[in-house]
Amino acid sequence: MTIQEAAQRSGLSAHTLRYYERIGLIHSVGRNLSGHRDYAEEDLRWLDFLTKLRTTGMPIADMCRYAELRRMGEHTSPERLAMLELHRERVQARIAELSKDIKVLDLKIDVYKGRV
Amino acid sequence: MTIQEAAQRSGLSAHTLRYYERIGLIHSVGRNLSGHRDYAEEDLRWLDFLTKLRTTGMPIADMCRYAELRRMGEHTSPERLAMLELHRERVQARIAELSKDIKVLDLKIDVYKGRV
DNA sequence: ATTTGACTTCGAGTGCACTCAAAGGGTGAA
DNA sequence: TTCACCCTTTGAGTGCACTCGAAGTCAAAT
Repeated sequence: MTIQEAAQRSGLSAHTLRYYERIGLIHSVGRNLSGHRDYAEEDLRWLDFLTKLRTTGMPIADMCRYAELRRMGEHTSPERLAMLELHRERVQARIAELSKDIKVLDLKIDVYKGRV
Repeated sequence: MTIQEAAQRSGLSAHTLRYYERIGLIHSVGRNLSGHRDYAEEDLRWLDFLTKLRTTGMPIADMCRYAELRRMGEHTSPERLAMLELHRERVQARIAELSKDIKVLDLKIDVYKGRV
């Protein structure tokens, strides 16, 4: 699969895919005879997971650490699990914060509506 | 109230308070005889509201627009209301997205746990 | 009187996460 | 074969939201 197809399917730009590879987030994407990137289905699954981490607010640096651990093999599972659990807590906290703050917005909106 | 006290109470840094004033987010903070900023209680309430907008992800540019409308007077209420309602929808959507994504994290965590 | 330290303005610097440009190579259609 | 258009790498540029530095002012303490 070409970089354009991978971009289409992952929702990331070709620029971003190259950038992710450069910083070590994606490792060893295959190359075809012309030296062009040739993405496999597994790369797409990994990209989808990376995207979940990003959209939930994990910093790139942490994602790099996670990717590095993954490359190091099975024995790093506990550390990866710990990272995910910590991240999960942060996402949960973020949801709680947004849920609290949206109430303030609702109140303010009610004030504006009451004024009309 | 000095800038340091306002910083303490608002949770923003003095640097950020000056920055907010410079870009028009806060208007006409009083000055004392020495020309130092002298924050009023009302400034604090406005800062708290601004902070809610920021932590819920409203871009600074939009906040500036809101602040500008507010300065323009009562007749801009409908537009301000519209901005808040749009923002509210975005926050709601963000909560929904995070709630969906956290399930993926939970699944992944379960996989890791099942492996141990 | 001098030192300390907080304040002022304004412009410049920082960190993050991309995003693009330049220079060059490969491939397929007209 | 020439054109268009994709790809490659590397380094530089962008946008956002701060964050800091420099130069100078001012007031209270020693």
